[in-house]
Amino acid sequence: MSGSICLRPKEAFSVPEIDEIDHHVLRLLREDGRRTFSEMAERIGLSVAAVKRRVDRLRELGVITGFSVQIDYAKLGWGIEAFTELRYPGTTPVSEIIRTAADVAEVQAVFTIAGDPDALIHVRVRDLGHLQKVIDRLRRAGDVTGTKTLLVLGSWTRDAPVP
Amino acid sequence: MSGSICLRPKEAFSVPEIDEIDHHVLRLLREDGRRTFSEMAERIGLSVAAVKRRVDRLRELGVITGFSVQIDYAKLGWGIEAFTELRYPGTTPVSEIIRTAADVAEVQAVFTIAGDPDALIHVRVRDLGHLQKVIDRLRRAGDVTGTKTLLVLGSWTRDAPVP
DNA sequence: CCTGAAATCCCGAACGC
DNA sequence: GCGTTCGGGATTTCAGG
Repeated sequence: MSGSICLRPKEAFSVPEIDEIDHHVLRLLREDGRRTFSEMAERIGLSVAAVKRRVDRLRELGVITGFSVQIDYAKLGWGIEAFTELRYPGTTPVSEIIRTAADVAEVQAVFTIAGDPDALIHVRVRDLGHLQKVIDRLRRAGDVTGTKTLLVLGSWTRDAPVP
Repeated sequence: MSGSICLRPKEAFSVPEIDEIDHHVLRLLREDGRRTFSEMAERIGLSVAAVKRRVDRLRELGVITGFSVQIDYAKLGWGIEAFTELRYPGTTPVSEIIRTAADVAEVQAVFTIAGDPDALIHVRVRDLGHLQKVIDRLRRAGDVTGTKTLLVLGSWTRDAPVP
């Protein structure tokens, strides 16, 4: 299994020593994660070395956990996106919920929830037949007592760069 | 408003000419979006120029829509994450649903849904009082007929790099 | 915490296969 | 489609304020 289980609170309180410049760096990297240090230095009005040190420090603090590419999965043939709400018996531990769902390759993210439902699963599949297979696997994986699937028609994400 | 509205189908059918090497490039960039072309070239067994051409082409095809940084928002003091299901009257157009929700700064993503509910909103807030304000704003923004909020206790994301 | 400079490495374009 | 070459630019490190 790739990825990592991380239950909040990762950090009970926020890291104190994050200033405005750090937020500026983060904003620039959210817009484009491959921005060069030189370009950021120019925009911020700082030297290249200073910007690099900010980014290094944000990684060490765990504020920046990584960098990744944004992909249009529909263009790769994975055109269907859905959220499946899962309900479990009260005896099921959270760690098992995450493990069983994460074992399904089509699962992109697992959110454990306070209340009802117990978990919200983000899945990406090729077509509706594929979706049904994935839901069936989720139902059988743990001792699921009920599911409800929300089929995504469209989506908007903040700061998704427009090509 | 930052970001972009994108309703599926972005592409009714998948781009045909994506081969195994392209998938390898995408996998490497998902793991680390700031990988250099040289490092990818070495891993794949191709020249640097060839890898760069692959990435350029994937961007032109719209498969790669951008790059971004992964942030632990809890460390920045935004420790609460939730999904809010919204219900609208049948007369509300989808575009207005997205617009009203996206105007709220705390909204990270909006998913329009086939069936019930009509939309699923991913929000990030500082604390529970903040969450209540955001939900109130969502209720008043459009002509919302009902909401249900799922409070996230923990999350797992595929390919989230562990530091 | 910053700047500036030097060595190293990478990018990007051009050319030929 | 691929590789090679090469000049300009970026990264990284380190001395010094």
